[in-house]
Formats: sequence, C-alpha cells, structure tokens
Amino acid sequence: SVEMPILMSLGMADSCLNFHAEETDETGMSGSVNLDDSLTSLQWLQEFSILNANVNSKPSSALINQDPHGYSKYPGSVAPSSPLAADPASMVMPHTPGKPTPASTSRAGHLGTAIQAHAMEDIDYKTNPHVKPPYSYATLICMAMQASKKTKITLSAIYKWITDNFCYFRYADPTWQNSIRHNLSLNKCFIKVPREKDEPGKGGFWKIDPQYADRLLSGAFKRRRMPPVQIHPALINRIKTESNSNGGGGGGMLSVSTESEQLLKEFEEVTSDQNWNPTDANRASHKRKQPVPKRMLKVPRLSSSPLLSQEEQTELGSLKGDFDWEAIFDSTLSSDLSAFDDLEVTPPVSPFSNEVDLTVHGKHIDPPQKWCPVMQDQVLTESNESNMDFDEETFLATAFLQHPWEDGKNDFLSSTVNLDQLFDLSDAFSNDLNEWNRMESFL
DNA sequence: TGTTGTTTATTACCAC
DNA sequence: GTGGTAATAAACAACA
Repeated sequence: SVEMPILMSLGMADSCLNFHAEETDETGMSGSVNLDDSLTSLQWLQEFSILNANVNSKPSSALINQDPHGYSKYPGSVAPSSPLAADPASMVMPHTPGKPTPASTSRAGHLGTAIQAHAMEDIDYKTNPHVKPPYSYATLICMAMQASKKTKITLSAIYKWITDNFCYFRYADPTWQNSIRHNLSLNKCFIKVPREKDEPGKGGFWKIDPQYADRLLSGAFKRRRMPPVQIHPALINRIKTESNSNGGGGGGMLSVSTESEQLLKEFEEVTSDQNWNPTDANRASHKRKQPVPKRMLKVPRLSSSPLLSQEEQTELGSLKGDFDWEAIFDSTLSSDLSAFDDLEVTPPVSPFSNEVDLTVHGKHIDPPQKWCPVMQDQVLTESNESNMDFDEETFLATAFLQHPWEDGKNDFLSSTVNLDQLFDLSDAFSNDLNEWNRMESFL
C-alpha cells in the first residue's frame, strides 16, 4: 500500500518542482498564473544552489543584488524556473528544439561544466524551448497526474500539462508523444482506465497503479540520465547576446549572470583556437547520434485543443501546474490525500515525526529547541507577502537543494531532513548573515 | 483521418 | 561485459 512516506516523498518532490498553479474557474478555463507569488518562486533557490554548489562561494553578490525572488531577471516572464535546473545533473542539454535529442559531450571539460552550471542556473523550463527537461517520461507523466489532482487523467491532458509546463515539448518534434504513449503502455506503474460507455471523448484515462505507486513515486522525479553536455559556441554567443540585450534575462531564454558571462568568456578563450566540430565532440564519448531537428518552429499547441471534450477542457484547466507550495503543504501537512484517494493510502499518523534526525549534507544537526509553528500558514501560502529574510532563504536552499535529487536520495523517504526542522533552524539563523556563513561552512 | 494504444526493436547510459 | 533502465523509432490496430 501507499503510505504516507510516499506521499511525503511526492509532496516534497512537488515542492521542488515549483510549478505554479493557475486558477481554474467554473468554466474550466485557466486563469492567470500567479506571477506575484513570490513565495512559490524558487528561482532564487536554484540560483543560490548553483552559486553555492559550483562556485563554492558565499551567497554571491550577484544573487544578493538581485531580486531574491528572481523575477527581476524575467521581465514579462510568467513562469518561474524549475528548481531542478539547479541540479548539476540536470544540466543544460542545449540543442535546437526539435526532435528530442541527447547531447554530446563538451570538450571544455571542467570549465565547460562550470559554464554549463552557470548557464543553466536560470533555466526556466516553462518558457525555455531550448533545454529539454531532465525528467524521464514516466516522471513527466507522474507529474502530470499529480498535478491533475484527479485519480485519472487523459492522454491529451498529459500532453497538455507537459507542453504547458515544459516549453521544450511545445516546439519539439511530436515523437515525444509517442514516447509518452509508449511509456504509458509499457510502464506497469500506469493503469489504463477505460472510459465509461456513456462518457464522450477519445481514449481512456490513465492513473498510477497503487501497486507500483511507491516505487514510482519514490523513484519519480528522479532526473533522467543525461549525457554530458556540450554548449555550442553559437549558443554561448546567443546567450551572451541575449543577456546583454535583455539586461540579464527574460523571454524564456537562457540568461546568465555576470559571473556566468565571465566564465563563458573564459570558455571561449580556451576553445577559440579550435574549430568547433560537433562530430568530433560526438565521437569523443558519445555514441548517441545528434538527430537533426525535423521542425524548428512548430506551431505551439494551443492550450485549448479542439480535440478535447468539455470535460477534458475542464480537466486541462486544472492541470495548469499544481506544483505550488500551497498544494504541497495541503497534501503534506494537511494530509490531503485527495490526489490519491483511490490509491489505498494509509493515512499518516503524523506528517512529521517528532523524532529528530536532522541530517543535512551528511552532517547531523541537533534538533532545534522549538518548532516553527505551522509554516504552511506563515511561510508558504500564495497570499503571503514573502518577507522571508534572505538568510532564511539561503539556508533553506542549501538544506533543500544541496543534493536535491541525487540518485538514491531523491525520495525524501530516505532523507532525514525534516522541513519543520529546517524552517525552524532557518528561523534561528535569520537576520544574521554571519550565522549563514557559519552554517555554510558547517555544511 | 487523426488520435490512441500496443508491441517490437534498437541504441545508449549506468551500475555492478 | 552484463543486466537494468530509458529513449527513440516504427509498425500496426482500434476507435471516434
């Protein structure tokens, strides 16, 4: 049976996915994205995570000087970045949107890696069509199902959720849809629910098999295997150009910080005397071919597909990303099992154990003396005005994203980090950057 | 006719 | 090297 840890795992994963919910009205049509939901934006988290993890520095001035919520870099952007972009393993796989492609390796070695880390720190999967999300198809399906908050979901709804939340797939060759269908059919975790005879519409519904839910969910959100990354010089130039012209971001394109730009410059210097040869790069260590995009600028799918029934339209409306903090804590703290009400869920005894075993980054931290009261009301609701101190945020970032989805550690079942404790600790360290520094060195 | 669903095959990455 | 897993491609059938 699916027990609370599984749900916790899912919920925590959700919290990191940070997809914004869109309000759905009675008509099922989705409304505007919560642009001002600063608390649900974790872009600052990923940026911090990258800077902290890859530059090995204190919270960088670049970060400090920017809007801690990150939106300042995305004028007009309606979507936050995906926190997982901060995961070095989910590195940019920059290639022209088209047929989903793997990437070949970079000749730049560690420098390239650093550059990639910087270049991808601002990746916004929701608006960036150039970067393939680092999730497996099964994960994407699972995410869509979870976001739907329904027990079953149509194939078209899965498509739509993916294209809504991952711009890459809007422009990619539709073969990925074949992969989705293939995955649904092949993966035992997914059960087909036939449509009722009197139910209009095409195809059936799909849901997560409770029997495999634990496995799927504990393994879900695991980043897909990603080959080493190459960044084509042309892309680098493009990044630089757009960074300059846009003042550092926007438009869903990759945006880079000053530090990133410097690294890019260094990278160019290192590689400037070599002719870029993707074939050589491919030969270097990757057998996977670099497919030629079939369609560079496919017309994006519309949100409201004429192929969808009224019910499906409604369903899709509710799929506008539910990976917001409020939803997360609705499900985790309030034990809202509605999304899995047919999964034979064993209700949790307590969302958070009182047993304190706070281990962050391999270090044990003694339990705090007091508990942060009901954080879902104080910290993570959409209506909150988010005056969380930067220290708090950065601490949370480190605790939460130091190893966000390491293989084998990505299920928060195995994690001994308790969010309550993290928040409590962060509270204890708020308003004191020195405390932050201490923590950083500790971690 | 397009979508949905199933199946088979190939290739590649990764852990062991 | 091998097995597991995942991505990709393709063929085919059923269905609205």
